[in-house]
Amino acid sequence: MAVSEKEHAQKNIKTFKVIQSEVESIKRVALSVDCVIFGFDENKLKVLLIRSDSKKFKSKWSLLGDLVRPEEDLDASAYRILKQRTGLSDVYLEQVHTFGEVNRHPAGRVVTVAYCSLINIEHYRLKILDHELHWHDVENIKDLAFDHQKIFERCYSWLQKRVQEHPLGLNLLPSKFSLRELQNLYEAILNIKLDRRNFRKKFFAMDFLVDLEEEEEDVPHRPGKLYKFDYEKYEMKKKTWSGIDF
Amino acid sequence: MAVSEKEHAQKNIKTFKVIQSEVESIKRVALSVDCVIFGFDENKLKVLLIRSDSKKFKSKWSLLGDLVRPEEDLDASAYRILKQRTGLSDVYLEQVHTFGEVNRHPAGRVVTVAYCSLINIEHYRLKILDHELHWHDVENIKDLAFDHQKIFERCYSWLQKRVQEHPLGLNLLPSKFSLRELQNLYEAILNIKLDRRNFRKKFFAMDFLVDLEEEEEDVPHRPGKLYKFDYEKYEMKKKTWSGIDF
DNA sequence: GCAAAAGTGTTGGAAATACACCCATGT
DNA sequence: ACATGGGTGTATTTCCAACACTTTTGC
Repeated sequence: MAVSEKEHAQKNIKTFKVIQSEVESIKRVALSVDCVIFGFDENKLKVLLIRSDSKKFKSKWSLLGDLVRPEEDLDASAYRILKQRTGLSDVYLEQVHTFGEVNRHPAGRVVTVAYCSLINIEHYRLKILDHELHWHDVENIKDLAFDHQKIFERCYSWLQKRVQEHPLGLNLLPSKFSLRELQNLYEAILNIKLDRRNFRKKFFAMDFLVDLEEEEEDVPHRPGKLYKFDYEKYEMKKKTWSGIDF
Repeated sequence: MAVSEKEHAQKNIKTFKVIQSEVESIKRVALSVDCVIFGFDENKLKVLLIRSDSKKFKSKWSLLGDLVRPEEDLDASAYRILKQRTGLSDVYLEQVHTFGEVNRHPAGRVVTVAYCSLINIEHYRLKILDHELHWHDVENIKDLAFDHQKIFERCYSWLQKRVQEHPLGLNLLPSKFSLRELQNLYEAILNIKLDRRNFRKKFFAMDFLVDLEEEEEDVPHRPGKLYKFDYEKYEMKKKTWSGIDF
């Protein structure tokens, strides 16, 4: 037994007891969640920011975050923050990355877990906007508080990559949408132009869009058909990977 | 001013001061890093595990982890753990996911950040294996301690996906390798069979392999040519994404 | 000379791209 | 009638998958 303990010590392998006492003692850090909340409106991809009130970062914008409570699951924290800010609870939310540099936050050692959420502004409009909270075009995001610029950029890249393999983007649209809106969304997220015929071909070939037999209204031109996304069918057919492609 | 504070309170938006006091007070958690260390040997993908010493999880295997120190960057923790266990410091290491359920660990509330590392066993052989540490075939990993099974599975999936878009896998091979070894590696990671001619075609077309003008030795058949990977050329040409592909 | 793996090309089908005209609606 | 975006098809090219025989080495 003593031998075992000694061996452990030599190799820096801690016994359960040692870990337990460390957990209970001083080796703790504050943990926060920061949410990068994307929305889509006026054919632009937007992100929801709040004005920071810290002295040093006065007048800078920051992400929506809060400390994780000691008795709260990490994912639950993210949902709580989102709910507090937007009133929405049935949203797309995914963990992206954890940022843990010692000096990343001026309030002390705070490790933060970044989550992305995609909300569709149709729902969000139901809520009242706080005057300290604003949607910003992702194109013009710069000089955020703390290390939030870095966090934002990582989440944005994550989103760009993700929407190409997974139809997440649809969480940003109203439940009924036209193909033009869908294409505008992809063009806004990826910041590229797409060929309209090929775009349609691609989506119809995927066969996840349901024709609602309805049309746009109040548009000053020929109205487009409206569709919804068939999540069930998507889950069934979901692509299984194979193929090397650097 | 009082109004502003009140508004904040109403909306659960905390002032910097409030956050600072929370960071310094009780709202802290223990934070750990767990490393999922992959290796490749005998044409099998392996993962390095240690025998857990906790009473409840006696005789189960677990990942290599430790608490993050209060004055240590998160990434630095992962490198430290790896160094302690394997003696290696120049390895591939990437953060994968953070696990933060309240009851995930019996020693108390411990949030853990999972890192994947890929080490090539040619280097690792230089170090002495601790008798509590072993390489396990990824095929037979089951019933790990705590929630380590879940962490492992997530990292394994991550690896499978990642090697298809990024030539990480090469970190698992010796610096000189034959195409057969490379193919075996991909087959082991992805758990599929690949066509030899198409595999070669693909890699040669990528043009990241440098022909060393050397051959295998001591093989009981026709020796294969040896190659190394040209990381610089890869960095130059690295693919920029575009295209929707669910 | 035999076993074992190395090395090598072609072909057919599928998917991606590029591209231009008519249609329905509101004003 | 005109301005605006909706809707559609085809030809070309590129990429991927399938597939079998000859070569080199060690024994």
